[in-house]
Amino acid sequence: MLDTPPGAVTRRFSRFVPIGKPELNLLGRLCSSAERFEARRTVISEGRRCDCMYLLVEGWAAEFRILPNGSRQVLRVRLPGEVFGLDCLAYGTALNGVQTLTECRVGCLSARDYDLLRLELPSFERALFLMLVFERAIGHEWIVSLGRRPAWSRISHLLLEISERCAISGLSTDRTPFPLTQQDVADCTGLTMGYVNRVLGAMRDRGLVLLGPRELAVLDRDALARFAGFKPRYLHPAPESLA
Amino acid sequence: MLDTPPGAVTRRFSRFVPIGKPELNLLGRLCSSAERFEARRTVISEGRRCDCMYLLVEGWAAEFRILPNGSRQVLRVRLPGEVFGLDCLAYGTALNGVQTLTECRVGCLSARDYDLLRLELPSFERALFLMLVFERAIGHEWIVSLGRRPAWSRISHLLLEISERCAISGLSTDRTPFPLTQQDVADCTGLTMGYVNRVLGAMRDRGLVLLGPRELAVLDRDALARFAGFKPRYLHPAPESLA
DNA sequence: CGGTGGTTTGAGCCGATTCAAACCTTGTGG
DNA sequence: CCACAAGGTTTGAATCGGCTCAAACCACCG
Repeated sequence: MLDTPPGAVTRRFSRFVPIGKPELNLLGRLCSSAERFEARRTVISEGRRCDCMYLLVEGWAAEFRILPNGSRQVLRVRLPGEVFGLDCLAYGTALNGVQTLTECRVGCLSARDYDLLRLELPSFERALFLMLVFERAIGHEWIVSLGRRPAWSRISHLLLEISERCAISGLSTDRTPFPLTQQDVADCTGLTMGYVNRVLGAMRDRGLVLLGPRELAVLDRDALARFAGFKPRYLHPAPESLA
Repeated sequence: MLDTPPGAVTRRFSRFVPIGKPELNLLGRLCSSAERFEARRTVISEGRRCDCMYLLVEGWAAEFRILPNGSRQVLRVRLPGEVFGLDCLAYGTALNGVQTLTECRVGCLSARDYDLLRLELPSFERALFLMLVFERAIGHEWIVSLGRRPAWSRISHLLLEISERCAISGLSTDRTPFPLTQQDVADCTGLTMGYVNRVLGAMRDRGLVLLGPRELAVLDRDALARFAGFKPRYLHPAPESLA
C-alpha cells in the first residue's frame, strides 16, 4: 500500500529541499493513492468547486483556460513530478482547467490534509514555495514570448524550454518525447494551428527541428536559441541559494 | 527607528496571515529602513547580481524585461504593500528589472536575514507563499490576454484589473490614481503605443474610460468588463480557505 | 519662453488569421 | 488484408488587426 515514489517525483522535490524519511513517506503516500487517467482526459475543469491539490506522478499534462469565443490558451505544460491545483486550495474553486496529454497517474491531497501536513512537515510547503518561485520565472518567459516575440521565436522558445525541462527531469535530451499536437503548440504560443504548421515546416526545411509523431528532435539547438533569445538560466537555480 | 508600518503594508499582509506583535515588528523594521526612490528610477536592473528581496512600502512600480531588439515587456504592476525580488533570493541574480512608476519607498531584506527570519517567524514565509499563489492567478490572466484576446479586451482587462486592485488595497474606486503612461500600457499588453492610443481614444469617445494625466476614471465598468471577459473572482480569495 | 515628457494622427505595410478542403497515419473491425 | 474512421497535418487564397515611422501637437514646469 505504500510505494516508494517514482524517480521523477523525488528527483523534482529533492531539487528544492533535502528529502528525508518523513518526506519520502509523504510522497510515497501521495503516489500510491494516485488515480490513473487516459490521455486527453480532463483532470480539473475550469470553474468547478475543488479543494485538493494534485501531484502528477507520471505523464504529461497541460493547464489551460477556455475563452467565451471558444479559443484556448495553455498556461503551462506539466511534466512528471510536478504539482498543480494549488489555486484550488486558495480559491476553493479551480481557476483553470487541467488536461492530460499522455496517460497519467495523479495523486491528490485534500485541503484538510494539506493543512495538517504543512504544520507537521514544513519542508513540504517550503518545497512548494520554491517551486512557485521557479515556475513563476517560466511564466514570465511565456509572457515575454506572447507579448513581444514573433511567431518564430515563440515556437523556438517553447520547444527549447520543454526540451531543457525534460533533460533536467531526466528524460532524454536530443530526442524528447513530445505529446503536444500542433494545436497544443498553437495554444501555448497564442498562434493559430495553421501558422504554427507553416513555421514548423520552414524550421524542418532548414534542419532546425523535427517534430515527429509524439517526439521532438532538436537538430540545431544553437540556431534555435539565437532565434528565440533563449537563455536557460531561468530554469536552473543557483545551488547556494537553496539553504 | 522603528515605525509602525503604513496601512497598505499591514493591510496586504493581513489578507493572508493573522498579524500579531512579531509580524508587526518585522514589517515595521522593513519599513523603517526603507530607501526612497524618485519616479521612473531603476530599483533592480535585469541580470545584475542581487541577493535581497524587497518590500514596496509606498508608491507604484513595474517589473519588466527588455529584449535584445530594445522592446520591453512589463510582467506586472506593483502596488503599495507588495513584495518583489523573490527571484533574487532563489537565483542570486535578478531575472527581470524593476522600475518605479511614482516616487516610492522600498524596504529590503537580505538573503541572510530572510533565512533567519523564515525559521523564526514561519507566518512570514506562509504569507509570501499565499501571495505567490494569488499573483500567479494574475499572471495567468495576463497570459490569456496576451495570447488570445484582441487589443480592446487586453486594454480593458488591464484597466479593470488595476482599478480593482486599487480598490482592494484601499485606494479609491472610481477615480484611480494611474501613473502608467500609454507606453507603459502598451508594454503591459504587448501592443504598440500608437495603437493603444487609438483604442484608448475610441474608448473615450464611447464614454467607457477616461485616462487623464496620472488618473484613470472607469466610466462604464460593465461594458468594459463585457469586452474584456473580466471576472474579478481571481483577485479575491475564498475567505474560508485561508486557515 | 523654451524644454521635456507624453499624446495624437496618418498612410502604408506585413505578420498572422480565417476557413475550407485535401491529405496523411494509425488503429480498428469486418 | 482491406476499408474505414478518427485524429492529426498540410496547403491555399483572401483578409485584417495591429505595426511602423515620422511628424505634429499639447501641457506642464522651470
